[in-house]
Amino acid sequence: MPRVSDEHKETRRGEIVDAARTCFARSGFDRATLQDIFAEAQLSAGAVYNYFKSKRELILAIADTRHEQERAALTAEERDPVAALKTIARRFIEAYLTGADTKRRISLMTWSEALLDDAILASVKEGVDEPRRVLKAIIQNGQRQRLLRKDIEPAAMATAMVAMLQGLVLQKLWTPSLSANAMTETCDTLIDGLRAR
Amino acid sequence: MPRVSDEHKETRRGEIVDAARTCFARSGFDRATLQDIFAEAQLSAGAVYNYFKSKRELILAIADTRHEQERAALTAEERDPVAALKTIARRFIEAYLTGADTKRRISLMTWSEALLDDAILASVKEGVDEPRRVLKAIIQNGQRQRLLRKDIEPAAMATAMVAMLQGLVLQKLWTPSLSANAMTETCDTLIDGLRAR
Amino acid sequence: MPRVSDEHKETRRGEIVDAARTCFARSGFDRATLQDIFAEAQLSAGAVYNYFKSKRELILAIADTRHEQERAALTAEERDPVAALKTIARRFIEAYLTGADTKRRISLMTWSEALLDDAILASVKEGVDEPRRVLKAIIQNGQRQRLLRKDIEPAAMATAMVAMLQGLVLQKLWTPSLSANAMTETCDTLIDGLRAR
Amino acid sequence: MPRVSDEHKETRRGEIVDAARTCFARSGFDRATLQDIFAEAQLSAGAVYNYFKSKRELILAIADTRHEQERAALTAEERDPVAALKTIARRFIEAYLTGADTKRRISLMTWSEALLDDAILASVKEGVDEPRRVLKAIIQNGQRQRLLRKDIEPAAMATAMVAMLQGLVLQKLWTPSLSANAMTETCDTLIDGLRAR
DNA sequence: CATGAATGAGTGTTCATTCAT
DNA sequence: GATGAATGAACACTCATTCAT
Repeated sequence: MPRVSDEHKETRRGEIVDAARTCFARSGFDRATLQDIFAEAQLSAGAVYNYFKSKRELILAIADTRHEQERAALTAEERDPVAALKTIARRFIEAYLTGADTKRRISLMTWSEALLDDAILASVKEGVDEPRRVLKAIIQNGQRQRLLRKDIEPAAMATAMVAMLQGLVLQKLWTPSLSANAMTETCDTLIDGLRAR
Repeated sequence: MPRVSDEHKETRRGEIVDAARTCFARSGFDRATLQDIFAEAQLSAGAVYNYFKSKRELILAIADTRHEQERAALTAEERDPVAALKTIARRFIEAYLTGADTKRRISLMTWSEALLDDAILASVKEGVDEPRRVLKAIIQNGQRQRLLRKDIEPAAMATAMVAMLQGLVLQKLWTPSLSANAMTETCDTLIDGLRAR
Repeated sequence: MPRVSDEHKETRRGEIVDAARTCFARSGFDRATLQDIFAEAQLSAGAVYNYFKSKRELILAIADTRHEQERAALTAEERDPVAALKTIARRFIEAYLTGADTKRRISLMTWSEALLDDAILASVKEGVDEPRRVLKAIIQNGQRQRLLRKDIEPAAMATAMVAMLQGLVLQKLWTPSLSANAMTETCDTLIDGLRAR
Repeated sequence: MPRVSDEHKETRRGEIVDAARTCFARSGFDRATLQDIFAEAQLSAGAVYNYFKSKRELILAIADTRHEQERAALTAEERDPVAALKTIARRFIEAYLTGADTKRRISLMTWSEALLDDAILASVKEGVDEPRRVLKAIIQNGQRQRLLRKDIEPAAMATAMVAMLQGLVLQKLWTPSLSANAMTETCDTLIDGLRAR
């Protein structure tokens, strides 16, 4: 019975988070009302409050799931540094530049919300710091293997790559017709430019 | 205080926009209240409403000045394509990765707000489309001159560069210690990678 | 206070309308504030807004109940035309020229408000058109039966009678001492004057 | 110079009152703003405030001119009582049931406003009391001359007649197509009904 | 006298949150 | 747990009025 109950609770929680994501993506964290979310989840106010004790907690829950996804997309294991960098870019692009706008809208809104809420800022930073470390390590390794140019500053290049990938999320929002394939190829081209000659 | 010169009115307007920018950068478009802005501008409600007829107009005014700046920063004239690209990157970085956080915060908030307001979206798009066209033209020109690699898709590369530069605004927000110089050099490195061999 | 019966909701709604009527009668539609109404109803702002979604809806609700009453007061079934006309007049006078000023004040305010709000105008017109039709039919019938003078234009006389009855509401407001009985008798006299000789 | 100046002041005052009447008739006393009136009069706020020291004074000025007109329309000298009554009715109908709605709208709005402002109420009462006295005297005189029925209570009949005439203002507002001629004839018919047989 | 920018108390309305049932 | 009516502080915005020029 506890198991079943817990399962049920987990399901409920997930439904609420999904409803909240839908509403937040549509109207923004501030403009979406809890009433909207109650309606979307087909649940009463009290029911939702049994799972999340404030609107902020709901926002945090969404920011956290988002950062988990981003972190996952920006990680890779590969022997060849150039291939590893390309794989990371491809994965991120597949995850974030395809499908419905919802995840891109939530990403941007979360980044913006991070300016006003330290807990969200921490979550966003976490989602960015690990990929940055991974990329930096790959680049350093590549330089040690003499496969990448020596004049690259690994940390700065890692930052530039994360910047470009996150920046692509913005571009896709401004220009929905943007092709994920074209961007993957362009990333490959840029990464190829880092090879030692 | 009648028969005030147009000059004075322009000044007043500017003061109000500045106060609004300060408040919005601090608390966000939604959470900053007009009362905050009245206090920051040391003006009464009615005085502000003589210049802007709603909170939204104030937000639009700020979004518009922001986009003017961004567009200015992303434009360049130069004979050599590689030099031109580097100049654009350097200028943008100088404009957006140095100085107080305010402009970066406003940028990110405006991008987010664009998801909810078509007028702001139009302003943001305008601020991005022209630079994209300029970058594309430079790249095409460079390919015609055989100075840049043939396997580059100009439009996609232009988008990638804008993405990276806007993405750097985010990185600087997450990591205030980020060095503008290091990023300029890294951009130079990436751009060098586009040269025809 | 959940799972409240529909009955309770209807009661609540009625309480709010009553409070609103009191406040509007006292201060007018524009000068009565919703805060006044909240206080009079001993309810919070939100509670009232659960039943009426704007001040205008509250005004409309009151205009509508008023027009129902007026329509009811101006309708009659009777075989003899002269008796029927007298009955209608008597009923209206009993309903509108006796008791507290509230209903008269609300009537006048509603008539005035109808100049500015088409929904209220429609409600007022409805409350007047049916009685006018009824009176006209009675007069036509009386003429056919040769009980009423032939030189009466039925529609115009119906209008004149409605005018006089509504005009009495004004007179009672200017002169609270006005006697309902005296007015009933005077109406009878006027109606008697319509008999065929 | 004083004469000229006074004349000019009187002209200005009249212009302002006209502008105010236009705005009030259009939007009501409460909803018309002084800004509307400044614009309609093509005058600045300060200019208007030199002639009227508050919005209420402007409303009072309009209520007063209205009541003068009404009083004038409801007065008559004639030897024959029946003819006198008919003349009064005809004059009032000519004055109030013809031409643009403005005067009718102002009348109704003033009546309503009188519920909230004792000075306006006094003005309205004055405009009604004198006609009532005049009508009463005519009726009493007619009874003495044995030209009118004995069973008429003069004061009540006078009230009924004023009620009907003011009520016609309402009817014309609800039904703009209402014919002044038809109403004049109907009034004549009703008055004829008062003759002694 | 005239101007019109400035004032600021006051308005209708919203919405996260609570809690009696 | 679930319900949803109720709360009430807070918000954007209005407008009669003032007064320095």
